[in-house]
Amino acid sequence: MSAQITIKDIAKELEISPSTVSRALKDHPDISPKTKKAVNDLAEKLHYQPNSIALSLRKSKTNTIGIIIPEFVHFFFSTVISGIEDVAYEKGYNVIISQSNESYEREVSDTRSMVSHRVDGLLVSVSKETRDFSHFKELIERDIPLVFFDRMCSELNANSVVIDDFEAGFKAVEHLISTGKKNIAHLYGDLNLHICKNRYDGYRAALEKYGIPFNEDFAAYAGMLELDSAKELMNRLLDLPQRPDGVFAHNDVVAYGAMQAIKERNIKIPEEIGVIGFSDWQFSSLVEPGLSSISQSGFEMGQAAARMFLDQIENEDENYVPQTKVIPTKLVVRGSTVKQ
Amino acid sequence: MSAQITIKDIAKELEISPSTVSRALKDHPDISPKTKKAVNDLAEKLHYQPNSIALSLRKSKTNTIGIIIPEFVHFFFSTVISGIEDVAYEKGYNVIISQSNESYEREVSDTRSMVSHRVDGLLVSVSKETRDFSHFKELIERDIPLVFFDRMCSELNANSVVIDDFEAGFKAVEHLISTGKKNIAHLYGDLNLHICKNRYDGYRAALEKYGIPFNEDFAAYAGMLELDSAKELMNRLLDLPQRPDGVFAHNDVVAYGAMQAIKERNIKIPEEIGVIGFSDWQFSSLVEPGLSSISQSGFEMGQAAARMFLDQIENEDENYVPQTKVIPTKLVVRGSTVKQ
DNA sequence: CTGAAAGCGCTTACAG
DNA sequence: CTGAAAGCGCTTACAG
Repeated sequence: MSAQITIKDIAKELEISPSTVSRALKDHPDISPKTKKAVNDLAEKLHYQPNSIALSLRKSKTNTIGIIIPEFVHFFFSTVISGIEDVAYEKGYNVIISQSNESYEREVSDTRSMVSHRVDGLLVSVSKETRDFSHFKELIERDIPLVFFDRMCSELNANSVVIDDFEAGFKAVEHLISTGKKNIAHLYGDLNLHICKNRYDGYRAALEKYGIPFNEDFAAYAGMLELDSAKELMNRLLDLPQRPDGVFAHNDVVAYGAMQAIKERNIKIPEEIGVIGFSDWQFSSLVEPGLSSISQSGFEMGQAAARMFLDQIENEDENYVPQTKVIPTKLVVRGSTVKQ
Repeated sequence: MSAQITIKDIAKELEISPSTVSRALKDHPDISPKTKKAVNDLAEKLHYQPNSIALSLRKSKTNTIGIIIPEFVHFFFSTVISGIEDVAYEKGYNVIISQSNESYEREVSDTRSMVSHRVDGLLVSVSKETRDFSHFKELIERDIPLVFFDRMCSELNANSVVIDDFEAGFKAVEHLISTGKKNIAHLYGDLNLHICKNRYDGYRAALEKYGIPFNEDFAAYAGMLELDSAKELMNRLLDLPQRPDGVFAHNDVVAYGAMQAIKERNIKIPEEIGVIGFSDWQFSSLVEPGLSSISQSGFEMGQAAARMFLDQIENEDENYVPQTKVIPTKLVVRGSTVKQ
């Protein structure tokens, strides 16, 4: 990078001291109007831009929020980042982002790198590989503000912004039951992730509440976003002697994979089999029939996470007590569960 | 943020000088093995993390890439960022990202903020409001590496990574023509954006090449991602005395909106009207019929942009000549143009 | 009203 | 093999 104008350059040209330039630039009352004008005019002329790096070092404050997400290319995480950026920008914070690619090792190295960069705090959604949380524990021990969002860590007493996945899973299954379904399958995700485990538990609880016995054959592990493997999985369920009449999938892509398998056999949705997904992605309203889903606002979650970070920063209390915020979800009913 | 361990702390505890600690930490040959071991052991024990901010100031190099995009929540931009991050991470760069929200003013202020943060370079996709490019011109004048991606600025002689939107538009329309369509409508985007203008010009050129007269009624301005307004627009085209038998939309959401309008009138796709979109988003293969599209790899574009930046950084030449890289696109044929 | 000095955390040319 | 000094760009308590 070529030489940027510094306070020293301005001082030299005006034959005054850097201290005076610094003060003039920030409109310090001590400085004479004449000097102020001269400094500001020259600064403008030379396109002076203060060096935030120097400022950060001086103040031990970078005005930067570090974000670690599993992957950029999830629509949900894009909306979360957008929400974070929304409040960060307003408060004069920058965001520095990296993706763990769902790898534990990268998550650890990303965390170290953020600490090295002296971010003022970290907002993270945990990778699905992560089982050891000591890299986060260390942050807490060093009083580095940390907020988990969506994928939190229940072992640590830390800030988190989440949805109630249990309740949401429960709601989804209850909805299927309310449409008369009794043989309800659940295509679940990685149970190492609390969000998936809780959705699973919500499924079980809903069955129980309505006196529907749990059928082991109906609970099947589905990957993340693999349409084809979801389809294949659904095909196996359809081959069971007693096939399901309802499907709750842990995300919308998996749900849509299931729908495709069902449609290919000319089984009617929702009459013969009702399908509900999770997250309510962009395309869920576009497919046919429209996919019922549990909608969660990533934007709100991002805003809340950023605000929680700011709260902690501003709250200089020795004994800050970690918060947990639950963002409400909404059942969105479309043609895949109720004939439109 | 609580006190982080510094080199000074280690020096004090070991009763040696900070210089020696610094050297020991980087395995400088001058330092005795014994000192090295003592330093490294203590550093580990205290969880010493070098302060990158201090380093950046010292070296006038932040190892940070600034990214400015119009909006996070476009799938395409997520993939670009993912591509950038991919090569940046490998080379030890961090990315700092902000979104202009399609606002010229925010783009300008984002640019200033990035310069203040002394990013080593900027990767930007221009907001659709932007007509004045002097904030970017300034970067070039100051030799701050700058790479445009996707939405570039043709007035400036700057690095850019793009697709050939003209050729891609041409290909899309040629494909419709090859399926026997003759009355081809184009739902175009903001012509202030070169990408949209070029797609439009590609449309016109394809018509011309095949001797199809241009019908003004068939070229209509569609917004960005508004499904409903695209639908409404298509309805107007369907009400024309001579309705189109082919539609080329500047993005997939608009194309899908058109498809919905067509389907609601029970007009057959692709037999009566063929539809093709642009970008090939996640959902395009999921809708019914599958939406034909022009696929462009955002990931590749991101990688290329990051590499171009690195090239410029490494190339210390006084007279660096800006590069332009064109990422190939692919016509993806699905059921919306050819009966499957 | 202005300036010299110290310091944020680091590195490195220079000296011993 | 080790240390003191200077400097990256800034701010601010202290002195005048």
